[in-house]
Amino acid sequence: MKTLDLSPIKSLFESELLLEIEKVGIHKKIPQGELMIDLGEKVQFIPLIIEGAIKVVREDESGDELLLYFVEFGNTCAMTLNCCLGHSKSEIRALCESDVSLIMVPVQHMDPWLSQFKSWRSFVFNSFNTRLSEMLKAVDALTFLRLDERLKNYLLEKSKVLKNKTIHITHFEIASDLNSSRVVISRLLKQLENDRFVALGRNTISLID
Amino acid sequence: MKTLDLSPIKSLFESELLLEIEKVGIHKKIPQGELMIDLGEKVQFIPLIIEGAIKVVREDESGDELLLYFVEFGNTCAMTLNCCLGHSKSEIRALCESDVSLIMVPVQHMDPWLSQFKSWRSFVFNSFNTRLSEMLKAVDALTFLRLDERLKNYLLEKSKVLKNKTIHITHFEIASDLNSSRVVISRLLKQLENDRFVALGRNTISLID
DNA sequence: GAAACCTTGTAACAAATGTTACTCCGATTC
DNA sequence: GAATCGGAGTAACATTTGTTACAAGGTTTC
Repeated sequence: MKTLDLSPIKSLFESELLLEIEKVGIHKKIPQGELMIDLGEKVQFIPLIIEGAIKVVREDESGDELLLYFVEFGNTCAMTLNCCLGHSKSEIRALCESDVSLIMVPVQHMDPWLSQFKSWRSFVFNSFNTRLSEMLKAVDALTFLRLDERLKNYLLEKSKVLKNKTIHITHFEIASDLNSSRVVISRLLKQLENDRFVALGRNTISLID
Repeated sequence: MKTLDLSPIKSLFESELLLEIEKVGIHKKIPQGELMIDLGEKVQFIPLIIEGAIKVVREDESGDELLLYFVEFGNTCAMTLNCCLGHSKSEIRALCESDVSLIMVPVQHMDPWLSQFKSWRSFVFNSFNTRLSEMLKAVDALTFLRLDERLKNYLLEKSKVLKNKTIHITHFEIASDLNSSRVVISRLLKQLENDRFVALGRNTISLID
């Protein structure tokens, strides 16, 4: 049996719960770019994120995509909880935005822990809260912002999550995440370059300031 | 002390919990059109909806609005739970779409009930699930649908919630809910009339079939 | 019943975004 | 090093949505 390094999440949970997590949790590392959960998959584990960021994406029937939000340390994917509890299939796709380190807890512990551990309740509800807030943010952006503002936000968020002012990405990928088209994104990026918001290079975008 | 009629929610909760609800819950009737919770308000009660529908709306700084979803029987507003648990202020506005009958439970019972009653946990999580799904639906509509499709969905939803094929509403109100403008909605409604999807009258729209 | 107001219809125009097509350039492959 | 390919720049045009302006009927108010 592998021993888990629980130190990063020590402060989130009470000690008895940490013992439980140590007993049943499986530590996993997933490299950047890898698919974590796909649309329609059944979810058997609750992922507790230790390090890295996960990108959550929605897709419609015709294959068009939209980036919903990122999930980072100290949270779990509420859409996943959603699935665990409802025993339903995933409505989203989750990809590793960076190298991710996480602990996977089998779903059957979900409910017993909820009644036993206050810190687990807090954690779960905090995740739901964060997720609903992120969804609100997504709705706000789609409703009230024009594409250039959404693009700015996207670049800032991306830079924050990757902890780097320079982003390695193609215009096409951005277009996918924002459900737009490459030409439009190129056009807007050019504007942002003129406005001294970014510097453009091949496969790279650097935020200025 | 008023005795509550708990029969409508009997099937949702275990009997001990029903007793608790009877003890601490306050029955309330709110007429159509009334404001339930406004942006920035603190939430002191968890509303359990017995009858009627609540309309949940998002607003940005400049006063533009967007209808997020409706909440009906057997659910509670997860955004409210959100507030209860996070002790934060409401990020949304809730209005009574029809006459609403509900039971209000003071927030301090939230956490104890979660550890004691499995049916309460189910109820709360079910609400979160439903809410996240509704938010996903909202995002989907904003991202992947054009305004005419969104308008169709809006009319169908509205008709369903009000249990009536004929809707009493002005084009201006629709425009507010969809964050569009009156002229655009009139234009699209005219199209829908030509397509025999609706019949238009002053202050009324009737769905055909 | 006149005035004011609200609701709707419509046209002309403007802005935001999407699409198609073509080019150039650097990287990779053979 | 020639051929191929992927990424990006750009122009012309189409579509969707928003804006402004005005007219025509109902409704309400006085």
